[in-house]
Order: sequence, then structure tokens, then C-alpha cells
Amino acid sequence: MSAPTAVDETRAARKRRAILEAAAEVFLRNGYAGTSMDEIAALAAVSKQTVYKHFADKKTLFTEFVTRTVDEAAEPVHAEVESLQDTGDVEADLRDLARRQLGMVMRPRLLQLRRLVIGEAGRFPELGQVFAERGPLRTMAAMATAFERLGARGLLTVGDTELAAAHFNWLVMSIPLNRAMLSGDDDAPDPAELDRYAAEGVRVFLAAYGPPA
Amino acid sequence: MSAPTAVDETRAARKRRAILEAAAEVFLRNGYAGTSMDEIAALAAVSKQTVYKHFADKKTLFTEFVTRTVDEAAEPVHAEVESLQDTGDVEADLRDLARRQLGMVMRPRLLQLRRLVIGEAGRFPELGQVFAERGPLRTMAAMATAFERLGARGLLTVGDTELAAAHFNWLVMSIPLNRAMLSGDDDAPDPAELDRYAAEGVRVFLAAYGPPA
DNA sequence: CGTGCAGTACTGTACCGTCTAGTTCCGGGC
DNA sequence: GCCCGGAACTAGACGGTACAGTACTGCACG
Repeated sequence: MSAPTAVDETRAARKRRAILEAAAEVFLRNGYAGTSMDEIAALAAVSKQTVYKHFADKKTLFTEFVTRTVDEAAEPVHAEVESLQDTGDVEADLRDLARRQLGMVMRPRLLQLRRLVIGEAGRFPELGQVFAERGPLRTMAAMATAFERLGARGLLTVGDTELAAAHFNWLVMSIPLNRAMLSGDDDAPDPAELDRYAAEGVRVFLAAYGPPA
Repeated sequence: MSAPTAVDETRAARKRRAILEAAAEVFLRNGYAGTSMDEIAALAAVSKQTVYKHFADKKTLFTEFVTRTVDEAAEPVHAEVESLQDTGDVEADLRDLARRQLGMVMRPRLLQLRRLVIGEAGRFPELGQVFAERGPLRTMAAMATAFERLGARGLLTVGDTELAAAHFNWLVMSIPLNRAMLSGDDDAPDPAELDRYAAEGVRVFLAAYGPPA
């Protein structure tokens, strides 16, 4: 009967969640300055009083929403990386990993969030930091340790593993991600295209960091 | 005596320029929604009436400012690329090119502009398109033709020249650029660091696209 | 039955775009 | 060199709207 919404949740907690969900939608659509608290309250089907009961002010609600959303989005990405270091087929598994990460990063919601955070980075620098640290930086750190292990097994030739991880990451993601940042269009791009970017990125990566000839 | 301001300029043209310069500063600092026309007028030392004489409304002023700034910033980047195709030392010249482009893209003003355009891409998609087309896309297209020539000369091994240009571009720029996008900090990064990103990017690029062994 | 919430009015501020009234600039005729 | 007429500009008020955050009343849910 009840949607994804957990039923055994105090009324207050339910309201709080409704507010955060509404805030997400409106902030992502209209930006920080373009969003009004009235609109959020209306969309959450909640009185403004209640909004201010849960969140001190607009800024607090905004930062709460951003950090929360970053965490939700970042979580599933890291798990994938772990399994990489025990791979038997480096190329195939790298390609798989690349493709999956691309799929994650290019989800419409995450694209919108990235745009929002970048746009406000000058005014909310701490949000940019949160986004970077809990998102890409954490993933790349995990990747760097995996690369280190693969290097020890003789399957990769990496000097600076951090740099290699960054190169891998951006070889795969840069093209579609940067295009998406500048075009307002958030629809998921053609999967075949993403396949291609993943494969070509991995190819270039392995040419530079592959096992010694 | 007279500052960079050209003296032989009609009064109207002078005012117009003052308005655009003020708009640049305020928009870049406070974003579109966070900027008021009063503030621009005040900073330009001009009455609001005059602002509206020159620009129909806020949106018009904004788009005019963005397209103008994009053009100014993009121009010097393209010239560099041309000379590449006649190079004698591919690696050295690629590294040089990479380093110079990095220096261009990482200028504070251009970083702020990029953030602004990305942040508003959902609401002003045409601006994102302008930015992309007159900026990175044009540079990459020029690079692709240079690569084609270098391929013909046997100095590179490129199949898809467009893809190779994109890979080159992002191998060099992604790391510092994406960091800058998310940290609010626009100060030019350590030059030695940029040297390193240029060199390492070129190294990886040549491993994949270098002359046949 | 009492607390938490809806509904809504309210305060104070800010802003866009227009308007008015007075002032300065500037080129052309003498 | 001097003056005039019109265009451009200044300064600020103003209407209309929107918004952040507060206050208050009554209702219904737990």
C-alpha cells in the first residue's frame, strides 16, 4: 500500500523527508536563488511553518539536501571498484567498470546536481568540497589502490597510481560528462555511445598503463 | 593619460562598454539570479535608465555578456593549434601546446565563466551551446585536422581524429579543470603542477596515438 | 486532550522595468 | 569662438511582484 515511503516513521520524520524530496526537485530545476521556500512547502504539501521547524533557513535546507543527495548517489559507485583487484581479465573488467561508472555518473539527477554544485561553488565552496570528496575523489582513491594491487600482480604498469586513476576516470567520462554539463539536456545519452567511450577510454589507458610488452 | 579605454569612442559606446564590464564582474560574482540591475548600474557609474537604453532587459544583457566574453576568451586559443601540423618534434610541441592551453583555460575569469554557464545551462541552454561551440569544440576540431596531417606524415597513429583530439584535450585538462570547477577557488594553480599535468597527459596520449613502433 | 501542523496573514526587504524631471554632452551654424 | 537644439544621461521615485522568515488561529491526529 504505502509507496517506497517507510510507514513506521514518526509523522515529523515523514514531513521532513517530504520537504527534502520537494527541495531536491525544486533546487535541481531552478537553482538556489531561483527557488522559493513557498514553492518547496507547496510541493511537499506542508506548511511553511513546518519547513522552518525542520530547517533553520534556506541555506541550511540547501546544504542538507546537497550533502544527502551526494551521499546517496556516491554510495553504489564505490562498491564496484573493490572487485577489480582480483580480476583475471584486466581489459574486460576495466571496460565493465568504466561502463558502469559512466552509467552512474550520467544519470540525469546526478548531472543536475553536479551543475547545481558547480554553479554555486563560488558561493558555497564547502558543497563543492563535499561533492568532490565523497564522489569522484573517493572513487579515484579506491581505484588507485586497486591499480597498485594490479601493478604488483604485473597486470598494469603504473608509477603514480593516483594519477593513473585520474587519467582512467577522465579518459572514460570527460567527453560525455562535459558535453552534458554545457548542454541543458539531461536525458541519458545513447547507451551505444557510452559503450564506445568506455571502450576507447580503456584502450588508451591500457596503451599507457598496460602490462609491459 | 587615458586608460585602456579607447578615447575616440562615442559617449554611448563608452557607456555601453562600462555596463558590459560591470555586468561581467557582478554576474561572475553573484550568478544570474543573484545579480540586480541596480548593482550593475551602480558599478558602471551609470543610471538604470541608460542600462535599459542599451539592453532590453536582464536576460538580453546576460546573454550579450556571455557570448562576448566567450569570444574574447576563445580567440587566442585557436591560433596556437595551426602551427602544430608542421612540427618537427611532436612530443615537445604537443607538450608546449598542452601547457599553453592549460594556462588559458585555467585563467580565473574563464573558470568563473564556465561555472556560470554550467550553472545556468538548464535555464539558458543556448549559452551552453555557444560556450561549447566557440570554445572547446572549435579548438578540438582544429586539433583534429592537425592530427590528421600528422597522421599522414607518419608521426601519429590516429584512427578517429576527433576522438583523439578529445582524448588529448581531456587528458591534459580534466584534472585541474574539474578540481577548479568544484572548489570555489579561482586562483591560478601552481604552474609546476600544470607543467606536470601537461607532460603526463601528453605521455599517455602518445602511448596510445604515437607513431607506430 | 494536547501537541504539531495547516492555513494564512503579515513584515520587511529586494528587485525588475517604467517614468518623470532636470542636467550634461556634442555637433553644426554663425 | 559662441550658442543652440536635440539626444543622451542622471537621479530617484514608483508600481507591481516576489520572497525570507515570523506570527497567530484553529483543527485534527496520535
